[in-house]
Parts: sequence; structure tokens; C-alpha cells
Amino acid sequence: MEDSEKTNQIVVLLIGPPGSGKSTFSDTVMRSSLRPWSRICQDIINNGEAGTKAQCLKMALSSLKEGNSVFIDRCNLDREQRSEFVKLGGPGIEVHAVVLELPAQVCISRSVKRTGHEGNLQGGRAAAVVNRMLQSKELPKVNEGFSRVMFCYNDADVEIAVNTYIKLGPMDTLPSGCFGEKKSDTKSQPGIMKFFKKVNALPASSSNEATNAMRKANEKTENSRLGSADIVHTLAFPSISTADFQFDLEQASDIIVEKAEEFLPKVGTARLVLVDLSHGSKILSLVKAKASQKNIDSARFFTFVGDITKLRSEGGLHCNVIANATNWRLKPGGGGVNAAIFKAAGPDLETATRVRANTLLPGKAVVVPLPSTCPLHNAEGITHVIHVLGPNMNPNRPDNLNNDYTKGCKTLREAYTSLFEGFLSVVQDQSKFPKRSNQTALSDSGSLEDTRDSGKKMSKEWSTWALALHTIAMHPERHENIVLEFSDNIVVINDQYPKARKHVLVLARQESLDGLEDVRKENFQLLQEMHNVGLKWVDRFQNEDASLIFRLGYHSVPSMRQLHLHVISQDFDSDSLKNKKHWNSFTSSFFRDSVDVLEEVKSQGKANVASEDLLKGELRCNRCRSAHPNIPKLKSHVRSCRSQFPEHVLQNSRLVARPET
DNA sequence: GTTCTAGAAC
DNA sequence: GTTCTAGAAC
Repeated sequence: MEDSEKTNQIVVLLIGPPGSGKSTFSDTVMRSSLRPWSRICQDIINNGEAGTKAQCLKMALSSLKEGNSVFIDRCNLDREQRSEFVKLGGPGIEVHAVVLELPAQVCISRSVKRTGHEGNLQGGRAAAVVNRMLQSKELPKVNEGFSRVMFCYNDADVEIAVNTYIKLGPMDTLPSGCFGEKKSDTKSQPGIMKFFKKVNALPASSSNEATNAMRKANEKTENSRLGSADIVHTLAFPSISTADFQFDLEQASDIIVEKAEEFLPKVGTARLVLVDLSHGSKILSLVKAKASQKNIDSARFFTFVGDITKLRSEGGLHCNVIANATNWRLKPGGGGVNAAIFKAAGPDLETATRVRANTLLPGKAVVVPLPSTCPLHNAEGITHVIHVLGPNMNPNRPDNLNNDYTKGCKTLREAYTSLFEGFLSVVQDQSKFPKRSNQTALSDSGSLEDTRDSGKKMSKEWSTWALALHTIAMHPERHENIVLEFSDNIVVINDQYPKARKHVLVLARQESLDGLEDVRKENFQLLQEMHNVGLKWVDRFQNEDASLIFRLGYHSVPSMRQLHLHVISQDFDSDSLKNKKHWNSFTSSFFRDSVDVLEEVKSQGKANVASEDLLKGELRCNRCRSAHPNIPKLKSHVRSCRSQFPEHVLQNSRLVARPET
């Protein structure tokens, strides 16, 4: 919203099924607000009876003419239903959406219990109505024309939203953007919605969690038909050691959530799914609760009830990689998940496993590619099984840890680390060679060791424009006009197209270090030097302007040859920042903070790189994470956003800022 | 990496 | 009509 046009009226579309609390929301705001509001409720608009959309529109228009702001109190669940109300917006009138995305059970039980509800939705019919409505639900996006969208998933969120509107005086405005959204709802295609309805009609559960997972799953199933390059990598894994090995559930769930949180940023857009066969699974509910407490993205880490060998055919969830909680001999049998997976995969899995390993130590994992002849591969779309061995706490079994949880927790952590790193190696291999046919991809790397560049250094081909940095790094003395400083190991230059007020590059001078992927343990010293030189420039810039805040880091996949460290101020106030790729390359996890790279190279000998898919993601504010429909709107929001930076960025000195004076 | 531009979105 | 994006060429 430009400053020149003063906004003082708001149309708030409340979005949610019956029982989600739309009427309560508007009533609560109207009771305490200083701003004049009208509530347009389709259920009572016709002299206390239900009316039509047209009547609502007409009444909204007349309320706006009187100078009131309005609540549109009808379900508004799909885009088409909302479109005409969005058009009420214009000069001086903003349109907001408040999404009441409460669990279906809550809405159903509320609308069943309701006696005085104006909509006259009674008894058992309510459940059917709510369910049907939720199936055609389309969550709103900022690009529908809303200047602001706010998501509420529970009563606490609702309270925050209510207070936001209560506090809003007659002339106040709210920041634009999309707030509080938990899952990144990728483009929903009509075909997918249809497909979703079909699968959802299966006898399976009606729980919110399963429904969500199912919807996500189907988006991906659909994608995989379009071509394997579009697949959303998904790892389904059972809880390790908590079944037969009797590991304590509280501690195990802590470790699962901790490790998932650690790995999610590393695996690009890939997803992790904890699977259990039984509905009342204690471990699933513990993990689910802890993950939501930590605000972990529920679209990328969630729990799922089903048979891990039949997730696609029976659960509608396509996972290209599954984990097996195995035994040390890597043999079939023993019951539980191990028996089930070996049985479903047939002899192919045993043969393929033998090629990789004969035995496994606790805490370790081994990645096994499945041949396309394997039933799990062609029926379920599973390309890799990762065997994991967890700690054994079962006193009735040999070699148990005799209740030593210090050791047990350490080994369990190690097991999940090995598992997720194995998954990461699958994701990276496939994104590195996206165009290869399935057949050749399969014969490739399955081990945890990096075998990719040992044989062939099929060095990437670089276009001429991409060689500029390399040339400067090799001959800094020939480029005096642009080089700020150089030594034997590094060159510092201003980025030719700075994406922020201050943006310099620290180039490595070593030949053959083209990008982050080439970095190994032996380059640690060099990376440290680059980091220190970067910090020195930050210090200089902050001496000139103490309000500048910096991040230092690398692009996961650079466009230009020669390893270069970006030192960039976080205002992103620059005309050269023009598109989504620019923005996401510095503000998504595609940007690998130098401190993290250093840590990873030190501990694991190489740095993790994120997928290029991240560059296509939504445009979100680097501070408050609100989403915006296009670059100009994003930039105008970012100019004025004073929110604190996200927790992750604030930690481990990823952000370099002067203390406030 | 940028520039240019067709055509989608508004 | 204008604004904005995305893809091709460099």
C-alpha cells in the first residue's frame, strides 16, 4: 500500500467452515473496537433467515458507503466464492482475510452442539456438511487481492487475531502480507483437488493430520506423473528402537524432533514423515505435539498412520525413500518393520543390501538403491531403502545397553543423523543429475560416502559470462579498478550488481574450487580466512553506518564460477534486486551461512548444499516471514518491516549486528 | 549473472 | 491500458 492513498476502511473476509468461530470472532471485535464495524452474515441477512451472496455484497457495499469497515461472515472457502468480495477493495478500502483453520473435529462438535446458531445447522448433519465443505477448501493467497492474510490454527492464534483487530483505531492500518501460515501451500491445481477428493473418499481416517498429509501427498503423486524431476523427495521412517528395542518414548520423541529440526533446512524442499502402523501410537502423538510446539513446518515434517510398505497404494502418500529399523545382520525376519519391508521388497532387497554391507553397527545407516524390478519400487515408487540400526534397550535381548540412557541417547541421535544424511545424499544425487533416466540414476551412488567426484570430475560447463569471478580471482592485479583488496588466498570485490546497500564478495583464489560443492576438509583454513576477511569488511561498513546488519554466506549452487563468499547487508535495498531468484538466493536456506559451512566442513568434511528448488519458493519477508504476491509489494513491505529476525538467523552469530545504542 | 521481451496478470 | 514475471539469448 502506498503512503499517498490513505486507507481507513477494511473488508475482512472470515474464512472457515461452520463452527470455526467466525461469528464469535466478529462479535468479539465489534464489542470492544473503536472502529465502526458492520457484520454481514449470510445466515441471517434475510430478516433473520439465510440469504444469498448477492444480498451480502449489496449490504457490504452500503455499509462501506456509510464509512464502516465490514466483516464478511460466511464460509468463503474457495477462491471463486471470495472473488467478488475481494473486488470491494479499492482506494481507501483494504481487503483482508482471516483464516480460521481449526481442527475439523472442533468445528464439527461446535456446530453439532450449537443450539442458538442462526444457520440452523443441526445434529449429525453438521459433521457431513463440515466435512464436505472442507474438501473443497482452497486457502487464500495474497495474490487473490488480499492486502493481508492471517492464519489461525488454534484458540490462541484466534485470540491474537481478535486483539489485532480490536486495537485497530479508525485510521490505523495493519502491515500487509501473509501472517502465521504454517504450511507452504504450493500451487493447487484443479486436477489435484479432484484427485484429492477421490482418495479422501476412501475409508481411511478423517483426522486433520491425515487429511493434510494426504492432500500434500496427492500433490506430489500428481507431480510424479508429470516427470520424476518434479518429485518432492520424501523419507518415510519408523521410530527407531522404540518397538522391539524398548527405547523410552519420551526421550526418543525428543531426539526425533531435534534431528528433524536440524535436518529440514538441509534437505531443500524434501519432507520427513514419521510412520507408525497403529492409530493410537504414543510415539506419533508425542512427536507431533513436540514438533508443533517447536513450530516445525508441518508440511515438511509430519506423522502418518499406515503400513510403511504400502504408503502410496493404501495411504495415498508417495515416499521415494523409506527407512528400515533393521538388525545388525541386515537380515529379513525378526518381526516388525524389518520383516515387513524385507517381505514386501522380496529377494531384490537382500541382494542389493549385500552389495553395500553385510552387517551394521548401532547408530549407523546404509542406503540401498532398489532395482526397478523390486515390487516396492514399481508398486510404491520407492527408489531407496535406508537400513538403520538403533540402540538396544531390551533387557531380554543379548547385547542390550543395560538401561544406560547416556549411551543410548547418543547412539539414537547418531542413528537419526546417519539416516537423514543418507536421505540427503539421495536427494542431492538426484537433484544433481535431474535429467538422467531412472535406470542410470539407480546404478548410481547409494552409499553414505561421497563417491560422485572420485572417478569422473565431469566439471560443469560454464558459460563465458559465468567466468568473470574466476578471471578476477586468478589475476586480481589486472583488475585494480574493481578489486578492493587481495592476498595470496583471497580477493575482495564489490558485487557488480549489489543486492543490498552493502554487498561485497570474498573470492577464493584457489583453482578448482568452483563452488560450495567442491569444498572439502583441506579447505577449512581458506574458508576461515574468507570468513575473517568478510567480518573485517562488515566492521568497516558498520563504522560508517552502525545500523547495517550483515549475513555472510554462500549460495548452495552458484551461478558464477569460483567459490565466493557473499557479505551482504540485510536491508536488500537495491535496484539490482529484481526477481524471485535474487530474493530467495539470499533469504531462503539456499543461502548457507558461512558459520554453518565452517562447522560442517570441520565435522563432516564437506558442506551441505540446498536444492535449487528453493529459489522458486514463495516471496517471504526475511524478518517476519510474511508472504507477498510479487517483488514490488515484497520490497515495499521489507522497507518498513522492523520485526525481529527469525530465531534460526539470530542464533550462532549468523547475523552480524552492532549492539543497539 | 544481466538484458530483453512476450504475454500473463491485474 | 499498465505491471510483473519468466524464459531465451548472451
